[in-house]
Amino acid sequence: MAAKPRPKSDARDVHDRVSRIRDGVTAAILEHRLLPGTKLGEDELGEIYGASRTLVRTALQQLAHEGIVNIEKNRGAFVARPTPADAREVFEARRLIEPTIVDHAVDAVSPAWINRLQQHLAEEREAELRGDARASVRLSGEFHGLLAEMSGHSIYLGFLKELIARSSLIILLYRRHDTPACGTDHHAEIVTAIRKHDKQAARTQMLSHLNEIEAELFLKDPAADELRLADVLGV
Amino acid sequence: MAAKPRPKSDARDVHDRVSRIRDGVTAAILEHRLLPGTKLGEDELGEIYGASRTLVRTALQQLAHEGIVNIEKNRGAFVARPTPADAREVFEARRLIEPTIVDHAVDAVSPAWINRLQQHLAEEREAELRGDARASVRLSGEFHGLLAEMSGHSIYLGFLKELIARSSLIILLYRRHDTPACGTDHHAEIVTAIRKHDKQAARTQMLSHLNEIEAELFLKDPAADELRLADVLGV
DNA sequence: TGGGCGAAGATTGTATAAAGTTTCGCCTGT
DNA sequence: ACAGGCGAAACTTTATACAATCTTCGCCCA
Repeated sequence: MAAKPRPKSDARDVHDRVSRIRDGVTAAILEHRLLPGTKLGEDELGEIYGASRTLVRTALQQLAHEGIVNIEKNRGAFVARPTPADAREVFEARRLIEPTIVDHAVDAVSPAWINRLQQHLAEEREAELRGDARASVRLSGEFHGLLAEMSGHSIYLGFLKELIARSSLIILLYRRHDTPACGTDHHAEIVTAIRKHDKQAARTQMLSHLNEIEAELFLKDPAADELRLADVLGV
Repeated sequence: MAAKPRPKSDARDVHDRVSRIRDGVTAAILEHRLLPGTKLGEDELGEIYGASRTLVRTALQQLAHEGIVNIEKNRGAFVARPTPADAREVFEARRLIEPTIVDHAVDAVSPAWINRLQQHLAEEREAELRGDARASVRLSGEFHGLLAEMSGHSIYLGFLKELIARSSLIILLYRRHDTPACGTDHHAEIVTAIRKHDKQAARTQMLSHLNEIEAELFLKDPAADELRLADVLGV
């Protein structure tokens, strides 16, 4: 069968050029480099990634389905701007799903996984130590994704990937800047609980971690009349 | 602004022809008219819905993202064939999400909603009474979607739509035919609990309903050695 | 001077055509 | 008679061209 010995000359597109576009945009959003409302022009992205508009379009459609890109008819694609209501839904969903995920993670614990988790924690600490905010926020999200992978539950993994990407936008939009940083501690405590096979503690730690993240947010209610103006100007 | 007074001649597809294709295929799957493994050719669908392959392709990509269609490279799109492992994941996710949804449904209860639920129950009963299996299975799925709409939680609604469509395929593949039918009773009991604002009862009823559906399934374990052959032949 | 109308430019939506891959049938050789 | 390989047809994938739509800028009029 020969297993296709390099059928094309420049076929280094490991398994899809559209994946490269999608993952590239997702990473940029996770690192807070792409701001909500940013226009994602098809020609623009096509030139960046060396792809035709057809491929860019499919990538944008996938991102739209994940809720991190809005496609407006005859206007184009824009990085999503979650509303406070969206934010509350996202975090409620995370509070529901993630405790279950850590349950499964405890069941799947193994030396290899413990090792990978510890390594991730080290990366997080290092990024925060050198004040690399972009790497820090990306790694923080990836930690939750790692637990979802560890759970071995592909549906939860897909759901959570979506929720994490949205959370990144939400944190960027609504985080208050007067709060102390203590996220890494929580992650370490979760890993400790997992290592000790203590499901109850792991669930509790995860829940309080999520509650703390949400507590750091300032989700302005639609009751405030200044919101009217802010919404219009925010475009 | 004139609100576009019919700009095109055949533009009766108010906001998307791709939605028609997507919803059409989804409905066919929900009604067990499309069987797992069925090939969904682009030309074929394009002719059926009077659309070009470009639009068919976007619809198929959306369905693939929802997990009810598999797109194989250079082969085409096929109706998904969930594995027993997939089935267990789907129902675990439903057992997690749906009790929470009915919680929200109780909070959102109103005469209009009660009316709509009762009307739906009547439709279900009528379909089952006249032995219309297709309508019956479709309405049974739509009931759960209705509760998700009622919860007002758009994320849960999106997740559940996905899970319901997959469940339809799973039930088609793995349901044992030697079980009595009693699904409608459960639905009615759930509505009753919602109407009485009894969250605990509603959650319990929903959970036992889901457990019963899953109990009617025969999910052959990978332990059986005949599976090896069946997997290969099953393609 | 402010607002509204209109044309030019830019961008997206759709369709069609070219390119590459798989599959199936047929033929040849043993 | 059967296995293996060549070749054509069908399909998907990708790219490009055209059409429709929206935005923007300039001009005119009140």
